[in-house]
Amino acid sequence: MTRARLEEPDEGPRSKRAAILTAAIEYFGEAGYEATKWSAIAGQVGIGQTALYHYFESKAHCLLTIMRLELQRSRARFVEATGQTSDPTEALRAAVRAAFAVSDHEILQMRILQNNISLLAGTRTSKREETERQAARELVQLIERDWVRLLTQGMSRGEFPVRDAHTMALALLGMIVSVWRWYRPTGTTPLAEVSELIEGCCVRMVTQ
Amino acid sequence: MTRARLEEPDEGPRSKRAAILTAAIEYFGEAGYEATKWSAIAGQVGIGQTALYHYFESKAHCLLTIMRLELQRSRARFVEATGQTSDPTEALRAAVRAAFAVSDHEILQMRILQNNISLLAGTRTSKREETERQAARELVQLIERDWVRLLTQGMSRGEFPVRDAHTMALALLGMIVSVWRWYRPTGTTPLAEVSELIEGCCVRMVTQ
DNA sequence: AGTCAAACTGAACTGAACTCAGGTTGCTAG
DNA sequence: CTAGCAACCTGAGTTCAGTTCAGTTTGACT
Repeated sequence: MTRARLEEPDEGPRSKRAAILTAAIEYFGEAGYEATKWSAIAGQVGIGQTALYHYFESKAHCLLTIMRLELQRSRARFVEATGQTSDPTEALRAAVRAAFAVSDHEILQMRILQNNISLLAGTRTSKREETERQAARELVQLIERDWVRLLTQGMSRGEFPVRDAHTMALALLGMIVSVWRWYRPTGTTPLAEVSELIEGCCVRMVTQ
Repeated sequence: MTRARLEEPDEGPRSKRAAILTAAIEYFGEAGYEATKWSAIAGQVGIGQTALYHYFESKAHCLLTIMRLELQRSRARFVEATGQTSDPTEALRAAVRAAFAVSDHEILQMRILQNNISLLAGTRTSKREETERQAARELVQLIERDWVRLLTQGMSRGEFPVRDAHTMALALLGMIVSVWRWYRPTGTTPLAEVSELIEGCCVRMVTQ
């Protein structure tokens, strides 16, 4: 498996790529990918519909890019947060806290990621889409491995009872990311509260 | 809030409605909703594409019907499983076991439900679609309330430490249903094993 | 045998994603 | 300064899956 080293294309000074991504995150996140018209994003950015194809091969290519960027960001945060300590329980707590230390814009990206994650399953017909898809899939696998390693270390040190680390990791991840399906910044429960509650759940799940 | 009493339409002896639903579950579940062509389902059933519109107003209407049926089924199983006992911990265990006591075909339906749950958010423009959507949304809320009640009872009896029951319920549900995103009957981990592991996780999360 | 609703069909329509064949803009090298 | 050229953009046209239309067939029941 070769590591896909995707660097962001060099952006000229006139480039609207960042503006398109921002608008797309807004629309895809609020209204949903299928429900938003590609042309609406062009309108928001202030360019014609066809100009979008200068930056992205397709609507799906834009979506996959957003998803890949979010996966990169959230993996980086995980690595950064868990690298601070060698105590497995503390690392677990730090990982959960890192998962919920996000801006409103990043919440939208997590939501987009969750709502369209099944897109990563099937092969894409166009080249650049497929590249993004594979990069995203690899990141998903890396993130899963990161969590498995976290659990395995805790188990081998005797801090966590020994269980199927892989299934446990998927269960933890599943619980954490499921929050983005229902959480809204405008809702009644503040995110800090959700974060604390989930942190406790994760710890009890794993350590008892 | 009026309870939507959706009865299935009386099916004549020549009706292909059931066959269409079966084929749609197969296709939507295996390939994904967006990736399957509506006409492919007509082909599978052995009718012309336009005949589909005798049974469903649209492709989305068919999807929403599948989702609503699955929500009805899984709620009925929950109610049946948790009604057997008055011990909260045992009820919790029974609920988790019921969630994983499913056939291969029901696994597909759960997957379809999870992958397209965001469809329940926005209003639909056509009448029958909107009816199905609202029925499905109500079922989701009922299921959430069922779980909240389960937790609240355990807390008030002193079996579960008192925490935010609503957020806890969403966390439990999120963990359970997240399994259908990755589980495949052909995979290495048997479902019974997953079920046991998740059951333990839920109990530790809630009771400690 | 005639009636009626359920079940179905081929041809035409719609709209959003996308392609094509160029046109404009502004930086850079000479 | 201006010529070249790559980045950036556009209006007109194409495609294709989903859908509508205007009927036709089927078979249960008087």
